[in-house]
Amino acid sequence: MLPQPGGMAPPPMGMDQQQRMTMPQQPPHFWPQHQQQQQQQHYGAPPTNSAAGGAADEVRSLWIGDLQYWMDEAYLSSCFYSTGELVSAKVIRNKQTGQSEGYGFLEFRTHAAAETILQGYNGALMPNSEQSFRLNWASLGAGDKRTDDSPEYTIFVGDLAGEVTDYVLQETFKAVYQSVKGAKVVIDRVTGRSKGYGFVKFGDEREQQRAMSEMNGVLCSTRPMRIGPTANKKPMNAPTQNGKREALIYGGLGLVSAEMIPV
DNA sequence: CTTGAGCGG
Repeated sequence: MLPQPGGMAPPPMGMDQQQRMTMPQQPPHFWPQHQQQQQQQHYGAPPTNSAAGGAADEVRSLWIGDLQYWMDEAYLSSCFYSTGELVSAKVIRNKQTGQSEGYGFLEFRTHAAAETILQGYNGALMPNSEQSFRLNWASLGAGDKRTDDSPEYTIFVGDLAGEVTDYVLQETFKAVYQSVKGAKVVIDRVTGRSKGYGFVKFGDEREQQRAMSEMNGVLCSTRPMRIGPTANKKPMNAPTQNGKREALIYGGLGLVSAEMIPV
């Protein structure tokens, strides 16, 4: 890990930057009734829902990932300023180098506001960048929002064009398969650009299996996709596939590796 | 050519 001398690179743009610098793109029409309620406590202590009414332990923080090194607190604040619901923004930094770890936390006034942000902004384009917001509930803060009781079946999708986003990838599959739960294009932390591959999650295993063969070679944006199984998931016991057999190699207590052995 | 994922104070 070579400490980059000039690690704090400024935003890579600059020539085609619009005049309105800090105003974020309004994400599509997602903002509901919160603006109408005249709660003017934008600064000072956020309503902590003392003992009456709301649950004081409600999670109001979101985790945000895939941040580039120039995306600081001021940038994050500007992204959500228009909502009037952001209490604080924080970028986690390495204690030694001070460099961003690529993620942070956003605290909102209420759980409901955070949830609206999560649904409205997640996947939308981040201002002054080519990537989209990656948001999730902050899991370690307080309560647990994990209700992940439903199984997920994921495929690997490679050979993606650079401009393919989570949304594009997801819609490519959603147009065909109802059970698509989401898609993620892997982003390079340093450049903020796509690494050219990603993952698509299905709720239905049969659709996942179908997609493996049906969508292989299908165009996503400008390039045909290459589809494969995910690397480190549960062993799938598809008996035969393309004239290959899956050999599961066990050692000691569990599965060690799986190889595709040509017949 | 490529197999993610990262949760502070």
